[in-house]
Amino acid sequence: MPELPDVEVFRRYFHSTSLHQRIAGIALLAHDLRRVARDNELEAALVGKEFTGSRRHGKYFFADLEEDKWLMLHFGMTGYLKYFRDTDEEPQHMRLRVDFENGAHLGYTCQRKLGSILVVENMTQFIKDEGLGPDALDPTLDAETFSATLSASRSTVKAALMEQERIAGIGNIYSDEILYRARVHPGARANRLNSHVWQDLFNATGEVLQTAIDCEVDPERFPADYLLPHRHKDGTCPCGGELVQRKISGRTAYFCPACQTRGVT
DNA sequence: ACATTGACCTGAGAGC
DNA sequence: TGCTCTCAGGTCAATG
Repeated sequence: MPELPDVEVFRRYFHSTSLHQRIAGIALLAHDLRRVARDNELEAALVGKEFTGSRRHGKYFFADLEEDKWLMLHFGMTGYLKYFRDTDEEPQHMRLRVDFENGAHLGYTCQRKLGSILVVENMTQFIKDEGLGPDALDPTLDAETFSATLSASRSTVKAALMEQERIAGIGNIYSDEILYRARVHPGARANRLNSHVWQDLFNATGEVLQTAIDCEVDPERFPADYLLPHRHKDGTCPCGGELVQRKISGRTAYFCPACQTRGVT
């Protein structure tokens, strides 16, 4: 689930629940995540401190600690956050629990263990080391940069949109929605699209991601003419046609062959 | 150098 | 019903 809009919703949830509460202890409940800090490193960074803010770059979430340190969480395919007080509210598959002095807890959950928990000393450097491109919603990202970065790919436009090294934050679901809104075929070659198409893809990217955040990624709240609420087996395009489900660049793509004709040769 | 594939891990849901 | 199989929204190493 967690692409840029999902992580942004998690961040806001974190921001409204978990700031400025002294951390009494932590429990690291799984040590076989994709990447995970050592227990003592987490303890040293967190215990006795409090969270003072929150940030996001692409699909990466950063909880500000005091003293220029960050708790970095990546959610893989199945992660989310849950703030709770009573044990019976404890989420399933919790991998990290932060215990606050006030008796509340913050749980990091990740069923499939494809997420990461790290302590980061220098956020800017970390993002650079990870090789991440600019955040897809970075207000300083312009259409020219977007287009130049993505059109350099010889892959499909869908794969290019999902490359975190080019633009950070877009995954399988939202690449489908962006392509749908811009009426571009997901299998089109990125380096064959003209500047008109790139301009539309750029606009669609901002629009789709912002709309998803505004809807708090609840499919029921998405505009009726979005693909997402119909993005399932035997789904019907808002145009009335049948959606096609096909593997494109190794990922399951949903698209409407009637609407998405741009880039098809 | 770059693009694509398969592996990683677990559980839900499809299909028999 | 119950068992097996396939697949899932992310990344990364290995392969072509």
